[in-house]
Amino acid sequence: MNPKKITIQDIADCANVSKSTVSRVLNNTTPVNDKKREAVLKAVKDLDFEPNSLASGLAGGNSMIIGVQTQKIGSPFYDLVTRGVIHCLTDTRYSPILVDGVWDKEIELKGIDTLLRRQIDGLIIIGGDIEKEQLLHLAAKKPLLLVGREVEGLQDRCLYVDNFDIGYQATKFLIELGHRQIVHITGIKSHQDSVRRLNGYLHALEEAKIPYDADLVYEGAFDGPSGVKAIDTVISRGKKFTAVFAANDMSAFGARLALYRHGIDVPDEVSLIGIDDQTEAPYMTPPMTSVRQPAFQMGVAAGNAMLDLLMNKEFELPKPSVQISVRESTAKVEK
Amino acid sequence: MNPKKITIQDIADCANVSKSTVSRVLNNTTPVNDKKREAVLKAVKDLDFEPNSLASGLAGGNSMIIGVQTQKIGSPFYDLVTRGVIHCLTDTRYSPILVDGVWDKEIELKGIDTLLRRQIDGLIIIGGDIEKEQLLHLAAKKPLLLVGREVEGLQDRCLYVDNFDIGYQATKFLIELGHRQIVHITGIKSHQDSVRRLNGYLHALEEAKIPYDADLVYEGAFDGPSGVKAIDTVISRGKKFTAVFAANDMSAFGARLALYRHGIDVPDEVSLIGIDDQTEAPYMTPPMTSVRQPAFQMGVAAGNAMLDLLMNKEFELPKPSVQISVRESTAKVEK
DNA sequence: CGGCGTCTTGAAACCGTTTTCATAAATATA
DNA sequence: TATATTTATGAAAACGGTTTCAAGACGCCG
Repeated sequence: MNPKKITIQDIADCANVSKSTVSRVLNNTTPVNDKKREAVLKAVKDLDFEPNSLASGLAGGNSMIIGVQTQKIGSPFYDLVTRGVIHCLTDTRYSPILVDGVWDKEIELKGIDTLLRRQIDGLIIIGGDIEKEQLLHLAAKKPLLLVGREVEGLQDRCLYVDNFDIGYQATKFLIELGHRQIVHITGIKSHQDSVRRLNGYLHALEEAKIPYDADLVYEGAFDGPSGVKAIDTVISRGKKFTAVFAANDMSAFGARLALYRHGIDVPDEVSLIGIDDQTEAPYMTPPMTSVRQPAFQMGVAAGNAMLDLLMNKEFELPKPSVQISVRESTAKVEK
Repeated sequence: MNPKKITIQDIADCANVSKSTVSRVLNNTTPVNDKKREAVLKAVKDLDFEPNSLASGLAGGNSMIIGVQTQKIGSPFYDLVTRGVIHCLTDTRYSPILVDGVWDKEIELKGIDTLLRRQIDGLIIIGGDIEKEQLLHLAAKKPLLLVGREVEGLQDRCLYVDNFDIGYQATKFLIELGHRQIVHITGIKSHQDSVRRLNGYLHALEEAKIPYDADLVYEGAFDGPSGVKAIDTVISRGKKFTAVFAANDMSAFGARLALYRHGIDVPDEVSLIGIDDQTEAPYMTPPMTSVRQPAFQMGVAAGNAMLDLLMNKEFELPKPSVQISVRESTAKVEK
């Protein structure tokens, strides 16, 4: 299976120079006589030489690998960020290694360990539950960037959207359309994000002097089935409502289906807004209004920031702004 | 940033044994005196030692990395396969490195090169356009698995669904519901898959003695906008049709939206079937019928097969079966 | 023409492991 | 009890690069 590996030594022999010179030519680290340089280059071509990254990583001290930890592979938002990172790293000399933390502190730490063993040059953690102290400790030994988290003491390393604001804006948007009975389907309550979005919702209600009704809030799980269940439950509670704000698009899709089942028209009877602005949102019937998070761009930004960080360049993480993609699932409330 | 790396030598010193013994303890490769073993283990704990994978990869000859090449990160099917692979590798000693080939022969080869440089122990290529000869050549030097491709000479290394059959089954399903004017929105025509699905469609028509009408076929691009355009186009051609078979769910979603815009009821006036059975399909209104490809499971299967392959165990790739998730976007044709 | 700084180059040390090899100790065999 | 095996262990040689170091070649100046 392995015919025989060509090493830098073979090139050296073939080009009648020393290993050192070959290395120098390959990395452009020191000027080399043109004739020798070309001899080396020719030998590289002729022998079809591929440098061994493990060896150069070991010798040079940098693996050219960036560790990326995501959560529950398959979640629209986190996947999209991850894709952004990977996309950004393509065409650089760095490669990403992915680990999934599945929102479980212990597994996350194990994953980080794996990455550290692999001598990653930098680490991008997307979401997750790892404690502040551990992150600080980690940041002390590896270039670290956090996406979708806000950690005290690491502000300049955090790239996140203001989830409170997302919840607030979405709710306010509905209120301004005249809605006052607004169902909120929350995310998984152990996630910071869910709580912040809920708080944003509460704040918007308060600001509009709309009394809070616990029966209108349902604890979902960021997925379709919980969206369905949410609507079924609220209806079975005998509650009237004219709008639904779901903590992400998947649960909004679930809600959409449940409303359809109950023969409730969207948006004539009930308005519906989600979060994420997934690719599919514009293709719902009617096209669904959603709060857009620039997830992919955030991934790219994190990737670029990491590259800068690794080159000791100044960098600044953008503060992504939240926009509502207004479509046809939301409408003014009928009087 | 790097206080001081603990190496195997430090452990050896601390435990009063040689490096060799430490290595042996760590890898359980040779029996070691219990006392020494424990001394080593204690030292590892005390000093918080993390072995350097680059070094062990170099010395031991296996990097414990599996290269995964996917195409156009963000495509539902390919992403899902990739996720399956990654999921399967979690909790093994292997880590995945991802590269995106973006369906471009040259970029794909460059990506493979990167992976080879990194001394991957195995390679899983999902989709892509790399020529048969190159793949054979590749398979000769690295354990190789192909997902979503069928390559002569590497049959036992290929995991794919029969795309002809998918096209055939989907079309036949519609025909059996009584449809005879069936629009087909194809995928990107340079992809093998698209052509096979189209051929399956043609075959089903032929079998049912339905004359082929080129005006009912629209070349799409596996995405939402092309689905919309397809319907608009066919309608503008003045064509009557009672069913639409889209080459994937995203284009089916586009078609769904276009039908909605044109005030055409699904499924009363037009039936709609897609391929992929994306997470979102059951939440369309009405829930969409789709041909299910077990993409995630295929990824897992590929991962497992790779693990077997690496341990020189026998393995067999499943021949994934195609099922139609029948929902409410398809109905018997009205007489 | 001798001395000095610069530039190019090869030899050798190093990166942190694994693995081979030889040796010393322990056990089994005769 | 002497000899043949087996076992545990350390020293040293890989693995395939990068980087330090010193030396040789070269040009420049006085």
